[in-house]
Amino acid sequence: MNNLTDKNIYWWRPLDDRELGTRGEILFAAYKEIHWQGFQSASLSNILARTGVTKGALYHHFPNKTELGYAVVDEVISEHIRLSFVEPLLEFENPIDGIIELIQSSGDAFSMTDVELGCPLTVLAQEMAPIDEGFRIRLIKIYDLWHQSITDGFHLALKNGQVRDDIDPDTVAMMIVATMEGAMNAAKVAQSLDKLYLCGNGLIQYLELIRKKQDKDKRI
Amino acid sequence: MNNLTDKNIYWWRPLDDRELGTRGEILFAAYKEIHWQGFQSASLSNILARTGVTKGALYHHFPNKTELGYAVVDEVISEHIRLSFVEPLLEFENPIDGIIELIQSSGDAFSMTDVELGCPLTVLAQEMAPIDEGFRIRLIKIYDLWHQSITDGFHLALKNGQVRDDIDPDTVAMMIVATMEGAMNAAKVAQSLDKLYLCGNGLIQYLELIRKKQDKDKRI
DNA sequence: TATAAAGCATACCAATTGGTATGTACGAGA
DNA sequence: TCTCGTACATACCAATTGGTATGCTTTATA
Repeated sequence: MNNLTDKNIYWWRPLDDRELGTRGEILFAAYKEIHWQGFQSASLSNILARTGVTKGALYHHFPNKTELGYAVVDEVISEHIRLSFVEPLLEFENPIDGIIELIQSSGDAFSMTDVELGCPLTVLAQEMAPIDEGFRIRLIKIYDLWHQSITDGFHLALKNGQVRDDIDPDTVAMMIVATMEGAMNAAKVAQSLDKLYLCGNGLIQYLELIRKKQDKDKRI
Repeated sequence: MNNLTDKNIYWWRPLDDRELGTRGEILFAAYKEIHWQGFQSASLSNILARTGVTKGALYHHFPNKTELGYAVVDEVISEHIRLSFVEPLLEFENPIDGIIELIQSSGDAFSMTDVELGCPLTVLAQEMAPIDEGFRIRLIKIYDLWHQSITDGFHLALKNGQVRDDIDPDTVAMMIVATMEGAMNAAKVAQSLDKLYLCGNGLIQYLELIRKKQDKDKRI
């Protein structure tokens, strides 16, 4: 019935399986349960069933459900976004090329399960931001990190003459993050990779539009 | 504690207060509770407390919680999206002008509560799409309606020479919907209208980029 | 090897959940 | 006036929830 028990079927895989330890296993199982059900509806019994760990162990490592949720955000989701979106961008000379590359490669790597569950950040943001400040400040930290990394990239691109002079790095970065989140949302509802590709192409075309002309010609 | 009891403090106001009737009151209260807590965590007791209606009345009008949720999507949220985004767009000669106008006017009308709770469509999409097919098909219908109205607009704009010839209406429409959803998501987490404006400006700049040049000049 | 603490396991608990069974008030139609 | 269906109201219920109290091992340390 629940096909998410397997540890490695989806892309939003945050940790290595090996050597998690009890705490890590709980954290990982909680992450999956939350990604799937949301935080409030995430059942501790389900998490325990996933792992085979007992309630005593859970409450030995975490004082309560909320703190377990916080730990999932801090240690699992945050790290995943950093490794998937922030770090890789630093590798590229031109952030426009980097983002295009990231869009395409993650699009290729996505399974249907990834599409169905969508971005774990958005799941928690939509559910918990209005009702729990602890979640909200943690989530905003991750979004800001992501957003800032793109902003920095475009500041550099501006200096290097890789983008049109009239763009504002902050605004463009906001656009990119928002569009990617929105794209994953649309694909999730439609349960369709095509929606993701469609929006990915739109975003790539947008990026080509703000690329500096001489740079555009140089590349061809 | 719960400051959402008042009926008219926020923009996502779907119905008129007057003459709701018992069923309408339940529906409205359920909509607000769901918008705030999500569907699964929406408490029937809370909904009853909001309205003063008893459980007997609720179960007289709705067979169960799920069907109540479906009714909220079909009758409240769907109608709201239609009246706020789909219908108004038809009024404009140029869809680009229309969308810019819609972005600006809704930005002006948004209260902090609107920002905090975000788009009710996204709330339900993120929570329910993966776990309840009934919700998913209803939500997809609304997204498609919205998306299609923009696509139609750009098909017309293409014919009228209002946009660049190399754009694909479907792709552009996807971009716009995704970006708006993503913008509301970002603003919700940050609890900041500024984030909304920032992303709104980005989207407007994007729209100006795909506007046809002679049309761009003509307007100034 | 003695001891303390960390790492779990079992059993239990109050509170809340969605849902139901039964009863009642009331207006329309025959 | 009798009846029948609509529109509620009250009281109750099993199941699940997060959380706790109390135990037992194992491991590190002195």
